[in-house]
Amino acid sequence: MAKFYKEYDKHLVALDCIIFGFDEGELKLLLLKRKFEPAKGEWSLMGGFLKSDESLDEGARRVLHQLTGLSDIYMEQLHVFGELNRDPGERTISIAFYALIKVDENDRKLAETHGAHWVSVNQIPQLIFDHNQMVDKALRTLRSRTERKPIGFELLPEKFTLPQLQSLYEAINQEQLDKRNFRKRILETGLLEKLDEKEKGASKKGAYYYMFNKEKYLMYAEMGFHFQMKVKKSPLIKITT
Amino acid sequence: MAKFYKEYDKHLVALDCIIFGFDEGELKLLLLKRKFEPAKGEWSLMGGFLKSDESLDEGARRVLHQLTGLSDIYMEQLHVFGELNRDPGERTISIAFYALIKVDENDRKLAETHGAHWVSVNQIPQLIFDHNQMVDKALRTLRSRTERKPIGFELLPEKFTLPQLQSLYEAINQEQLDKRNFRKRILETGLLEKLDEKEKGASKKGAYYYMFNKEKYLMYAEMGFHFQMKVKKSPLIKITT
DNA sequence: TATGTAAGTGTTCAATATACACTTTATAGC
DNA sequence: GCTATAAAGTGTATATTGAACACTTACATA
Repeated sequence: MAKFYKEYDKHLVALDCIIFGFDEGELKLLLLKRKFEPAKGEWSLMGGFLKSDESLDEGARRVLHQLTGLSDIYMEQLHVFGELNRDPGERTISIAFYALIKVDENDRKLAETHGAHWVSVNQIPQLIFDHNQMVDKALRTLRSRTERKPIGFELLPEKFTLPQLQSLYEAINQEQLDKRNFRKRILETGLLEKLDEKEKGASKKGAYYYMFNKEKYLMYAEMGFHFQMKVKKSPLIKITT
Repeated sequence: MAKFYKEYDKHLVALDCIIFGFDEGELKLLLLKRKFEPAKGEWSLMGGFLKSDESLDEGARRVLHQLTGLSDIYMEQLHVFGELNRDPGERTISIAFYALIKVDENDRKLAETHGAHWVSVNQIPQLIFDHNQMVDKALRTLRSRTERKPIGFELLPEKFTLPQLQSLYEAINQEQLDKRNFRKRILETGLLEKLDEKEKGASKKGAYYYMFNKEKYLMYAEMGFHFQMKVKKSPLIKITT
């Protein structure tokens, strides 16, 4: 291939992956301790450098796989971070990707053997470079996404209960929702199909399992929809002086 | 500065600018004929290469200024395009930015002397590489943006009339809105301040000028809001066979 | 001064969102 | 096996918001 652009600067391009999972009623983030200098040993997102023979998506998937063993994760672009001194090692621009995944036992082990850890988004430690800023942006994007697209398919197991789904929404948006209104709204979208089976163990009564209707889910994910509810009024707390 | 990342590939990073303006009741896009190989002479977005000593935003502004003379334009990141063969010249990843601007006489001349042209978004020619795809994405982003953020500040002159504002919304979303409902909704946001002055010339009666309340505008731009209206029912068209 | 053209204005009805509390179910402990 | 407990499940009345719809006003120009 002829080279037309000889005279222009070339740049290191990093790919950083922000992976959210939902576990134990909490929204979690996958982090690891950086294995090379600079900032070796500090908490970091999964990151690596783009190669010349791979597209951005391929690169991001490769980086994630190398660092955690996770494969077949669909990630979306979040933002490009390109301040001059964001990486003290060398001028690097970083393309941040994010994904939502359901964490199964297998993934959990894979991640662990690679030294990755799931951390609650409420307890994110200090990360290297501008990675905290990236996580911030990803969280804000994720929150606004819940209002415009269905969510859950990527974060919950195939069968899940309505209380689980509600607690997912509550964990992402950090707010309490009214049970009746939540059910009514989510059911009337037609996204969910009720199964004839109950979850046992989590409660005495047991909650019915549901599944997503895949076609409807994809349709809404494509076209967008609207899902916003007022936060449940918290019971008044009397402040005594 | 110590170099830690010697062994990694480096890449050409392009910055492409998608500039929307509103003029004569139409949403327009700024294009120019590419001045260098490959694809010299074909229609293109304003693009150039990132330099090592500038941030992404700085680079995008520089490119836009060099190619059109426009300055002080605030652009937002749209997306990164990084398919392997998107640029036949050489492997290049491109960060696309977009902006909305109000086109004044001065800008118009500046752009013209630089060989740039304002083209209606309804008549976009074939562009080089993946630039049509970039414009597509920018348009979709712009449309969804009208539902979540106030718009107009960047596209209209300081003083504008309600019919102008409505026609901006209609041009962006390519739909007709009901005059009374539009006015009611936009006025009750508190975003607008009515002036004691009428626009003359555009109509016999003349429409009152309004300005944006800058604080409210910034507040809503930051927090987001909701502005969505059903499209006006088009009068029935009888199809005779 | 008559005519034409776009600006401006309110109300009714329908749909949707919110607030709110008791009943049901099954387990586990006695 | 009876009882206590803890979470799941369910419906309605009211308030709010959104949509549909047509005539009057102001001014310029002929």
